[in-house]
Amino acid sequence: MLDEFEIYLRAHTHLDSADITRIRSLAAPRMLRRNELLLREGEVCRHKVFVIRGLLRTYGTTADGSEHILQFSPEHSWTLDVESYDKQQPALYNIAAIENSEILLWPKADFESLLAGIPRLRSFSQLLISRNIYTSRQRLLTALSATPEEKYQEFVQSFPDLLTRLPLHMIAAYLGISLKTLTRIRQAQLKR
Amino acid sequence: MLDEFEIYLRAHTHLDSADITRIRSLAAPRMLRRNELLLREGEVCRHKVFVIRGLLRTYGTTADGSEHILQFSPEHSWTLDVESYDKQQPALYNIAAIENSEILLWPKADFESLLAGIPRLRSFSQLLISRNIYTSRQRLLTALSATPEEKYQEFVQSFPDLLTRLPLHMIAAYLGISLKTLTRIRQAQLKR
DNA sequence: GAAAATTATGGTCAAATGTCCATATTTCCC
DNA sequence: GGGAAATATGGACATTTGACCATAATTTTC
Repeated sequence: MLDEFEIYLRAHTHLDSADITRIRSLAAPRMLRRNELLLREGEVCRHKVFVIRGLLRTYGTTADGSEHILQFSPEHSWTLDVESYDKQQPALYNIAAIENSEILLWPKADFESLLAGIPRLRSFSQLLISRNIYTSRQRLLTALSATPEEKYQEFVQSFPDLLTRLPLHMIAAYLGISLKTLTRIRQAQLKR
Repeated sequence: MLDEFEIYLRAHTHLDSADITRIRSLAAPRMLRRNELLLREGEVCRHKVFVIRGLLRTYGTTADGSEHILQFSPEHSWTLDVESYDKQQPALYNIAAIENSEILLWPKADFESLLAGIPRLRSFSQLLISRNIYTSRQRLLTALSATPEEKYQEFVQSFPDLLTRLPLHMIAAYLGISLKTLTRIRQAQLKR
């Protein structure tokens, strides 16, 4: 019987059953409790991570202690600190669970051998990387050019499902605006 | 005799002379005048571009006509609209020369055949992509978290050489702050 | 179920930022 | 070289935004 990850791979790639089984077999499942850290700034990111269920966030902290969210990783998405993972050096960012989550972990060496041995996994991987680059560009442009209200609108459009799962202060931390500004926007929109 | 591009490849890769010559031979040189557009929003990005001399910028325009700069590309850097290039679809961004510039252009098909035939070019290419991802992340975090003054400081640190080559309004458009705010910051720093 | 923690919202005020305008200076280009 | 364009700066003002505080409502946790 196929587990949820295997169904995901089937739906999004052209990998055959043998490869899917092989990929799955090298992953270690793990549960994360709400607020539990998966990766702490300064640690080395040693695994590739797939989120089966739940919701994670990747965030950086600034000198004054405030947190800024680079990415949300809901079920059926991948996450890691790329730079730390690639170079096996201390991470600049934290990854933590927002909800109780269920994840799969591949040690870097194992995942690399999978990539080396399975061309279709390699191209799928590159597809994900490309998408990431495109959306990052778009997000940067938004961060540079949009008003807080426009940023919020774009977020609502892009992630309608996350709206109800996230506390507002995290949305604010993702958009780069203050919680106050965000509640003001929402209030103003209610009155229309 | 080696031209400037060949010297660059020699210095930054382990490619041998034959490969370097082959890569170079497929590129078309082109001059760009100050303010000339290399790629206009809506066009398809058909080439990979290396900047031999001069300075380009990649920017997006918003509904109100304002410009926001995603990237500066000085001599010895590469540029293109990734998404448009990859998928051969209309570009979301513009690329234009800030200074009179000298560039090399590879048609996409040619560059792909080079990548397919030269493993070391492939890994060099991936190295550049990785770096791009790392700096983009960092830039996003800065855009989300830093004050205008901190953004400016970071820019000065990162690109001291560009400071004197760019008009202030472009630095402002890169940092996502108004020209007014930027001049204020500079005045405040002069008085210290 | 109850205490504790988290979350959403609001008020007040000060500071930061942007827009619009004018002007002096510098640079560009024919 | 000279006219035109681009650039840097400043003033005035309105608006936005954030910081700090309090409070009510909701959710979590044991």
